[in-house]
Amino acid sequence: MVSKKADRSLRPPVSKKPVRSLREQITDALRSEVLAGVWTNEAPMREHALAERFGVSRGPIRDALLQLSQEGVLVYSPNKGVRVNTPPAEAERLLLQSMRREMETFCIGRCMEHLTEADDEQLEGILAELTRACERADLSAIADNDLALHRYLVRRASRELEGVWQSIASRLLMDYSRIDRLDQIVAEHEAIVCAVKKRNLKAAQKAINANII
Amino acid sequence: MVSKKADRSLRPPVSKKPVRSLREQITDALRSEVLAGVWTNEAPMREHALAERFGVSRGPIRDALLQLSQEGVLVYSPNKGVRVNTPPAEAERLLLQSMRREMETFCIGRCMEHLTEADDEQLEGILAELTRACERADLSAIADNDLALHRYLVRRASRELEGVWQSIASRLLMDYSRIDRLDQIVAEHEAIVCAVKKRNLKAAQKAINANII
DNA sequence: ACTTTGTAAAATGTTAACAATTATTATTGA
DNA sequence: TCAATAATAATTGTTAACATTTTACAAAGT
Repeated sequence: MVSKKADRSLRPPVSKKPVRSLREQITDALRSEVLAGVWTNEAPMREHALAERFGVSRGPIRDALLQLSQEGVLVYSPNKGVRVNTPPAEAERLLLQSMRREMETFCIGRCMEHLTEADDEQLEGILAELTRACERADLSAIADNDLALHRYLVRRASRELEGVWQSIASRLLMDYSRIDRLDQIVAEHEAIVCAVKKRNLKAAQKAINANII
Repeated sequence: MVSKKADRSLRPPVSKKPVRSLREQITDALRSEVLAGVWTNEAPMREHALAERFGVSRGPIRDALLQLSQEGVLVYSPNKGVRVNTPPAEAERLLLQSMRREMETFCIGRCMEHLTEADDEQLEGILAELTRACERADLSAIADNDLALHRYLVRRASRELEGVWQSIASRLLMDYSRIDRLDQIVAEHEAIVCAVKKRNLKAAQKAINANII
């Protein structure tokens, strides 16, 4: 994984210290893999195998699997383990889409006015990563950065809503059939970032709603 | 806790066996306590103390605390423990209410037609428990059964949506200021069950929307 | 041939000990 | 006396071993 022992003697003066626990790192890694279609829902994901692969014990693995189950990415069966969840049915997907639109429309309207140039840079950075991921057709990185861009705006509006948003967005991405339209993904997110940079609320909301399909 | 060794020799012919793990039992117990206002958000909830109280090790306790954090009932700070979450701000509460209404309206419309008399009995059982809980002003049991009634209908419509619903409903119940209008709680839920028993969709939706405030 | 039953393997559930981090208290210095 | 610092205690993070449950497989019986 990642070395947690940082040399405190020569660290930069103002360093934000986002100490991410093993659980978080593993959760994020497994989520992007599942959303990218690396795992099938045929065979259960074995804790022991994952623990060996990540070089940790089963504890943090269990934590990550439980969290992803609650998030809707995996399905948990007591004493049997976890599997990849199946995509939501048509009616459920429509409901979740409607709820996600409502959330993100609210969030962009709430955070737009107090966004700074630093936020613009962050968003452009994510967009650049997303573009590169699309160019090399890295599905895992695409899912990561797609989620990261939307999550950034949600988080900027409300930490409280982030958890709810994540569980909705994850379920919707379970059938990422649009994953073959790579150029369209880039274009849609470019439109979002562009509108945000202009602080054009209506355009941003329109771009977001066009992206959530 | 609860004895998990059932005598298989003289069990009823068709017994459903809802084997609930320690994690689930502790999660439900702590959630109802927090929603009932037993805990304040001043002092963090200590894993060791909870483990001793429930007579288990810290493992299942940690699982429950993490799950409740993801659900929005608790707030988790790395290396510092968990505290009771604060109620959502006005704007966020309105959004969550809107989303919960959308969900439950959808769910009742989806499950109404294939509800059976057995479901009616289940709902009446929960309603009776809720009524008794209100009579003795048992806030913990009130929160439990209030959630249980709504959850029953959501679950009947879609297992997939249950997780999302729970995290929204829990956050909304974090400021259960209506808890003093005990008679109103009973009346509102009576109206829901009554409409459901009559299979009157419009009335049921109206009663549910009147209850989510 | 098919079902049943018993045994062994493998997986998850739980526990307790250890490591690392944070909070608290005591101490030293000006 | 107060601030800075070191020692100490308390708490969470992680690990490995143990317990329980499920699954797979083979053998025996009908």
